[in-house]
Amino acid sequence: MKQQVTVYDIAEEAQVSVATVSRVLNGSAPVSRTTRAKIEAIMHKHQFQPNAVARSLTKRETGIIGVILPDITNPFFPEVFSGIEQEGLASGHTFFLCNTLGDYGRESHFLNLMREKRVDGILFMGGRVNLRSCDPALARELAEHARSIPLVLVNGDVKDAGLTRVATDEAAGTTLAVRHLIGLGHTRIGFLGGARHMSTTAVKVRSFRRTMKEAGLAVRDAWTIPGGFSADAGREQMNRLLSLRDLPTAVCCVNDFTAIGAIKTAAEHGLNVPSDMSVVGFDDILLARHVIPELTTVSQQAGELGRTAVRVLRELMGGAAARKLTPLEPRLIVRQSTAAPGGQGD
Amino acid sequence: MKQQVTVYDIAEEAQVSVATVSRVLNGSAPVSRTTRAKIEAIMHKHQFQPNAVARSLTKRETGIIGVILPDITNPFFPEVFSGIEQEGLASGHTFFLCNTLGDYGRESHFLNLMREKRVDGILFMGGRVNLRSCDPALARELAEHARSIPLVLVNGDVKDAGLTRVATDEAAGTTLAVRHLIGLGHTRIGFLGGARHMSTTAVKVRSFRRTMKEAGLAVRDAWTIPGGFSADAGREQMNRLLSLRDLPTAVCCVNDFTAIGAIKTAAEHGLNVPSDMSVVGFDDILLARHVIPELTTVSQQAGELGRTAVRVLRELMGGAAARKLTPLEPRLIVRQSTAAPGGQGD
DNA sequence: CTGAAAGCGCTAACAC
DNA sequence: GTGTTAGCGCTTTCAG
Repeated sequence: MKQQVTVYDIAEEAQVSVATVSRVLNGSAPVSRTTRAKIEAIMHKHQFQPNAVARSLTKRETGIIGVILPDITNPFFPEVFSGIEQEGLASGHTFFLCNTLGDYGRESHFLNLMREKRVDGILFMGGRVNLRSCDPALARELAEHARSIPLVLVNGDVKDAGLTRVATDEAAGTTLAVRHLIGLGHTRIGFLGGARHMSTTAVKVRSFRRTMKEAGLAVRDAWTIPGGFSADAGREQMNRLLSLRDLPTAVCCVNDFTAIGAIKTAAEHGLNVPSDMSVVGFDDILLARHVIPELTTVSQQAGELGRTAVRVLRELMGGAAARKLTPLEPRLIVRQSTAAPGGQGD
Repeated sequence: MKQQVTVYDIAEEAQVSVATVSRVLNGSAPVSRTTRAKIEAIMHKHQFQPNAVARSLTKRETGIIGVILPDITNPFFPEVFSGIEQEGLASGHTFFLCNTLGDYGRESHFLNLMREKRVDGILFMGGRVNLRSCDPALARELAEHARSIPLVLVNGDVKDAGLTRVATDEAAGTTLAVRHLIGLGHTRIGFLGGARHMSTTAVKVRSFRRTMKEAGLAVRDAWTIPGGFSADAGREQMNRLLSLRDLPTAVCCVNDFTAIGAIKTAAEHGLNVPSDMSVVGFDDILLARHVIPELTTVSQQAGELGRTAVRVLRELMGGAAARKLTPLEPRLIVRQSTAAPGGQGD
């Protein structure tokens, strides 16, 4: 690999000092037209690329934003990341992406790595911050890092850690979904998927119950079936549901994956979605409008979530004290997987 | 943000020189048990994190691998990236991820950015390297970068640029799909999706034709319909196909997205997949086994592709001359979207 | 086994 | 406008 040229080489060839070269590089101070031209020509000739590592060392900033998330393979996250990148690029930021697979050890590892690498800020998603009650040691570790590096939690929370957050209002989203079903005439509604120890599930289930009660409808515990977030989990949950004597006419799913799995199993049992059973998802992943039937779901506006997160992080990096919580309003997307009970509609 | 502690602080407190501190940090030279213990204690006490930026500057290596890809929102890439990360983590590497959206300008931009940031190596996917004939200037730019930074092309090629590549054998994969269809008894087979100016499409179409001819079957030009890689594109292609008087009994699709779109449109037209029309995809994205019907497809083994790419890049970074092309064998995954024509099977 | 000192490539006072 | 010089925080000879 050939040797890179430095400001010294440029300075020497242009017969000026490195300071002047640095000035034209950054426009940090006036330089005469002629010397500037000469220096620029030489830079161009050598295809000079200033060493960002050296620059970072002196400026004490790397222009890197660390992004910690559970699993880029889950289609929700690529969309968030896209938003992040789009917004971050505008301010010249660059990204260091890590998948934790929800493993707390990896989370800690990456957090430390990011400190070593001197990232300018961290966007943290998933894992411990989605827990209903996060181990105090893990919470403390996160808060500790947040004291030395601007950090924003995306769609998560850690009680009493005082962290800056941007998050979709999942309770509102769930309410939207339930009301939609009620509006179609459903009175017998279930809730599929999730895990009780995760706050995201807890929030959704709580909102589900509240909305049902507000509408004067009964909540049947047997129809609230947790068990995970994957499509396979959704299949199993629907299987369990269908083993009951008495069935609901509609279900809310914790996310689109489980919804897709649930629909599949329902179909295998000879049920027609939506006429025999309405299903609504959550997230609005890209494929939601391509499956059969097209999925009615709640959009978290993943891209917007990412963009907002970067904006908030930027405030923090700029030294401003951002508001503690920036909420994002979810939206109901009505497609084909929901209809009036008994198929009277659609 | 509080001030970070440096080797000097540690050295001072331990009453040794920074060199010694550095030695215990890296185990680069013997240090007496007692001073080592003392230093380690102090490091621990201050939660000392060596500054990776400074270290990179002296060592002339950052431990960062740049990953350039078209669109992380396309489910194929997250899986490749997962593989990359998994393999790279093992050697202590870290990742700088960029989405080009297939835009050559952005590709150039990121390539330059990566040079400035002094990444140790680059994994390049998509965009110009998938072109049937890449603009010489773009090809030259890539080759130029490859001369100063280890670079491997993943699933792409640039003629005569002499770049190191790792790639799925797409021709073999297509042959697998076509033979599967022929084996089921199909003789009237079409090919949907892709773009003629992209080499990946060209390779697949060519292999499709060859395999058909080898089996003594006719290739009908009207049944080869390009038009893109998205699910929407797949819908439109199937629409066009169904407008013909004479229909095939099966189609190969350029990827899973188009296959899913094609199936959807076929269903809307009252056709049953697979009994009226068999459909095979390509890539085996995660959702392929969750759609209805489950998709028969060709797996590129995306994760393995990523891992292999890192291994090859590592050889290059180690100064070794890796083999020019490391091929990956695709695998046929038979599921529900294919059956004998007329529905005799399945 | 340990210390002094010279970089790595760039920026930013501070002079002139 | 431009040059000199002292860092940024770490590694690495070279002595001892």
